[in-house]
Amino acid sequence: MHEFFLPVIQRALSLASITTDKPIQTEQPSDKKFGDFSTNIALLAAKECKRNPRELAREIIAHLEFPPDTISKIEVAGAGFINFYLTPLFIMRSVQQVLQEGESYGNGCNGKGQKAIVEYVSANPTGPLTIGRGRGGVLGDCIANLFATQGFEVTREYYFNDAGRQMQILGESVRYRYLERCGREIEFPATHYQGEYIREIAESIYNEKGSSLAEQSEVLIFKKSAEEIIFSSIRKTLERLSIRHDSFFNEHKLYIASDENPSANDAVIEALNAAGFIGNYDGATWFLTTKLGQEKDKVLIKSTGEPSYRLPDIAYHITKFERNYSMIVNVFGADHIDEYPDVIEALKILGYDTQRIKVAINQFVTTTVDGQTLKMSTRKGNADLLDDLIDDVGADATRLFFIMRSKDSHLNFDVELAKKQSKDNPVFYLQYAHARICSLLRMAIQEKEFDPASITEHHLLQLLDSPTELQLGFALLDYPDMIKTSLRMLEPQKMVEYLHSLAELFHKFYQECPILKAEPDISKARLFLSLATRQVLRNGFRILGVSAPDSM
RNA sequence: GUGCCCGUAGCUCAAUGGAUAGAGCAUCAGCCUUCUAAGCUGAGGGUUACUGGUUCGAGUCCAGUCGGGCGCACCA
Repeated sequence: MHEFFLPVIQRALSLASITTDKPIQTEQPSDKKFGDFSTNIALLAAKECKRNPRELAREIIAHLEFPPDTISKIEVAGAGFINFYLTPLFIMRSVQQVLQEGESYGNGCNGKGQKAIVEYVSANPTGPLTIGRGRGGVLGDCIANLFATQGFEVTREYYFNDAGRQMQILGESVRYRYLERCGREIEFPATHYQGEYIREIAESIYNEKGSSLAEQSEVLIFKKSAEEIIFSSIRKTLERLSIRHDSFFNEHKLYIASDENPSANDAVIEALNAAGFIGNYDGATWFLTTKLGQEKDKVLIKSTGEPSYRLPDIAYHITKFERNYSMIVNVFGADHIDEYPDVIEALKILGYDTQRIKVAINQFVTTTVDGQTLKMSTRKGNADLLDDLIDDVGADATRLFFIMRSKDSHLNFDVELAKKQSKDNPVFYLQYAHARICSLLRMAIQEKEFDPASITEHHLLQLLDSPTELQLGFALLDYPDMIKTSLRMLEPQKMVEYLHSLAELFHKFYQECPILKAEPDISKARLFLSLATRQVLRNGFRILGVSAPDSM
């Protein structure tokens, strides 16, 4: 709808010779008595023009030219707001539009011809996925879906490292448990992975090889099988939540040099050195971030000769630029908050357009059962597994709960609520609206010979004019703006909230307006309105990755 | 100590710098001989942690104070 008003207001401003560098904003007033849409442009422009805002607003109104039958009233209100009221005809014509566009309703073309990369999950294969990772995974998946609706060619990437020290410790952990399984006396180090899954991996190796590896002091074989087993378990968990990736980027690539070219890591060092940001002291190679006003320099190459995680991270991001992505989105948890500023700084120094990079950081998750907060303990590997949560509440609830709060807020995952089958549980509330419409349509098709595909009858929608019907119709035409807002803010939570209010409006409509029992033309019109509502619910569910059940 | 996030109804959370701060749960009062009551309608409930500032206008922006979370490795 914003696109509907924008050009008209722009034209009016220029006709009235009003110049302002403020962007034209439209919004939906909180109260319907202020219209369906309003703009504050007169308030914003008044200062620059040194004019009275209300007077300015009247002048703008005089130059507004809308297509016929779209706007029923325009008024100046308050300090200088311009409020617009849509005609019922306009609203219901837009509902016809929903039916015509179907699955593609809400899609845009701002991203056409552009590539976007969204990186999420990116857990190293050191253990099963935790609940915290799940939140980021679902967030990333939804953001990727949002980009796709705007025509971006989206790559969903998983970045991992199977070579570092943590993996070494993983291999050793498995070896210890294996030796234990073989009956050897061992002392399991406190620094190593305590999780039960380590025993399971050791067990499966033992089952396959017996004690033949007991004299093997090389951990490689233990590491390899651990990685394999863990990675497949991670992928299985992600699959349960319909979280997909189409690219797995192994950090190892960044270490490989060819005859002609240095490794990506070395290339970064060279380039930063040429820019004067590399220093060598204490036996290590440093990124001189103190030159940028930071308190400490950051190690890029440790005194052992191995790169620290920062170096490959920079090199990795360069590949994203080299792969020509115009939008680069990284999703990660609050514990990595300090990670990206250095990467951004380095990229800036190397001349990359860091404006293309967006970082979505999600805060932590705590789970509560019966009002009791469960303490998470990753080290012990208990009570924090994503798989257990999915077992408990199901995939739909898991996904929706992860994104129904703003990513900046700590998430309180109420396990009892997620299992409840009533309106308290937002998952059921949303899905119930969809199922209700399906049931209605089934009945209409069977008993009233209603034809959902009868496009020639869509104009019947224009018969509807009650406040409830118009409100529902109005909510439907708001959907495309909702997608854009969610995307701009990298915040699927907006979409959840919108769908919740849409479901609410539908339930109200269902309650107030007889559908099958109304006289034939009205009945059809209401069925079309229901059909359009179902379409928007479905489209929204698809972005959120929540299923749309036909019956419940 | 320091960087980031948060502090809004009893609870869980909303509110692109806009108009009288909104939902849900919980509490109370209503609505099923009628298309799914897994639903709907209504009521009560607030010094937006605190103090200043910027602005025509601040829950939102800035400074400070107090509380909570997460980081602050030659781990990733």
